[in-house]
Amino acid sequence: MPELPEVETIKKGLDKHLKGHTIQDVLIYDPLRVTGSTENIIGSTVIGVQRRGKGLLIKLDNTYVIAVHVKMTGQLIYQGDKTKEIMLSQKVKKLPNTHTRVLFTLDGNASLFYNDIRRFGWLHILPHDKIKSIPFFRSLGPEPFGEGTNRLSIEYFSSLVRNSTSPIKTILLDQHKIGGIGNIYANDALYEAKIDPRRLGNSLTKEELKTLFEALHSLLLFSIKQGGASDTNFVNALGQDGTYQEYFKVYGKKDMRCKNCRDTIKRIVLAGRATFICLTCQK
DNA sequence: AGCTGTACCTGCAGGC
DNA sequence: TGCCTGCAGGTACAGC
Repeated sequence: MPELPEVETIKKGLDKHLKGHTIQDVLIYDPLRVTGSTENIIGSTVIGVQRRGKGLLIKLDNTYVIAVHVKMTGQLIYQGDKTKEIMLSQKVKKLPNTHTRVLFTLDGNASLFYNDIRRFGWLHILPHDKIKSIPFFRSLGPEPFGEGTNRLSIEYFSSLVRNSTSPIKTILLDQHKIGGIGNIYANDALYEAKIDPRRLGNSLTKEELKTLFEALHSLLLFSIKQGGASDTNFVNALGQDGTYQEYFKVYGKKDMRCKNCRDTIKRIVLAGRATFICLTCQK
């Protein structure tokens, strides 16, 4: 499921391959959750790709931007002359396929495919200075590895958690409070920090907060190096799988043994989400 | 105000 | 085989 490391992986690939391409045509196969006029971007050139939380911004040279949120099953796949030899993930059928929602035709015989199996994601074409009109970007909290005021500091993180009466896992998943963390990394970071996900924010000690903050950053960084987690539909900007799913600590490991103490991993539901805990290690 | 539960979607796995 | 149910989870919003 695309979270910060997966979206960062898409961002890197798109920034590398899309930059300098001119959009020649846009074909919308499925208008659900697609807004804005394609006329505003035809003929414009990509100048860079940025990420905010789990959101992507494809910046164009005419002040417009293509804002995309892939939610759980979205994919942005680039194909061009230089990448034609690359083997696609087995989960991507020949493009365009039944899940292709938008096709961008680029100069130089290249294409960008926006696919979304479950149609939860969205794509908005809008002027760059109107990004904050999208509720998601307007209310997004600071994030790990963010720039300037968007960066999640240990001071903000500590006061946020210690002033909250919500379970710590719920706080981590709230994009208004912290951007970029989803269910996989919330589960794994809490396991790494040996903290029970149900613990209320205001019960965490200073030491636990520091450990959790560092676990989050090191896990996210490691996953970025692995190209994200491809346990379900995630593929990178060239349609390839990531490998972090091979390193899951507790996520998805119901009834399997804890790597640390050999106890059985339990699955509970917290804030409506599957939550995995080693009750021996996580207190 | 701030929280919890549910809707939005589709594909797939598992049970019978 | 094939139908049915439950589950996957990021975000928005209704309702408390």
